[in-house]
Amino acid sequence: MRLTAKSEYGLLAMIYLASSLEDGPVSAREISEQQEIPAKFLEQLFVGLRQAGLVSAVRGARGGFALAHAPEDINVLAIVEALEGPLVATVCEGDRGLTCGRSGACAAAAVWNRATAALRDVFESATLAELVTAQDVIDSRPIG
Amino acid sequence: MRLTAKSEYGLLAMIYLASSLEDGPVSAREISEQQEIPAKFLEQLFVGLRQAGLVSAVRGARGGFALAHAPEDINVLAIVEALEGPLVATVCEGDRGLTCGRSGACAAAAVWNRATAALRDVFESATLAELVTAQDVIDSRPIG
DNA sequence: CCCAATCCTGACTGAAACAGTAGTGTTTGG
DNA sequence: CCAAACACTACTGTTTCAGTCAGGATTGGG
Repeated sequence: MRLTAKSEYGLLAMIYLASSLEDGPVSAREISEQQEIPAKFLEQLFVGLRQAGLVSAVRGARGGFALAHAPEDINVLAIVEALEGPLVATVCEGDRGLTCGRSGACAAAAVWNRATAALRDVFESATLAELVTAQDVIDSRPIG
Repeated sequence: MRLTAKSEYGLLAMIYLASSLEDGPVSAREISEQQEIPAKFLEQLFVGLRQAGLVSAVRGARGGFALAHAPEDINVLAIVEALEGPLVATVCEGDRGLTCGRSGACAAAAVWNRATAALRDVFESATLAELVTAQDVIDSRPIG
């Protein structure tokens, strides 16, 4: 339930990769410049994305990153969780288990759980394919 | 989009107040003990809740706090925003305006906005009245 | 072969936010 | 008058955030 710059940058990078499918591996530097993401920070993000199996890396000169799956098979939830860890309610259920002893026997917890479920649903139903299409529409629209 | 202990404690306190409607003002100390919330921390939360017009305070001996409106007229969104500030997407739209220059012309932003809207919807549709009812059901159910 | 481009790894850091704590003042019922 | 309660300000230790820094490993091209 905590979204940081990692998710923002990570999603931008993944959308960029998805719209560069044909171009072979894309370097982190290119993405960094085009999307205005700090280069070394972006490199760190790709560690998480690669470990999660969302991108494949090609090392060496002319190397770079590419999507490991089709854009329609990668959703935002996977990206967010790869970068931020499991998407759980930070409230009432932190890293060290339950904060309160009430477990499920707490009406407040039900609200936090509903909130988390709603977030998961939004993120899970948004695929890279959809976002690339949406971005294309935006970009092709006349300014103003 | 950032939920902290303030929201957790605050909601517990508000639920407690809602189930103590008949008892006149309830002291912060009582809530602190019953809900296991650090006393001085809880006091700070009531500052925000009072300024938001969600509770009314009675000073002096035998004083305390009470809901300023009927439980069905107070929703979780109001409580959360009273304690954490406006519920906006922390991603792509921070305190210092837009992080990127893309404004609305960004497919990624659409996802974050959808997420925020989903959260708002969950919180807005959950009232204290509902939560008290839910808590009563939980408490009256036999253990195990 | 060498070098530059590229990914990979780990440590480090300044600033901010989080989760309280401490101390003091003000009001008021008994 | 005094103890109980809210009100306000300031402080603090810890963690997270958002990067930065330094170097190592791998590879294509000249």
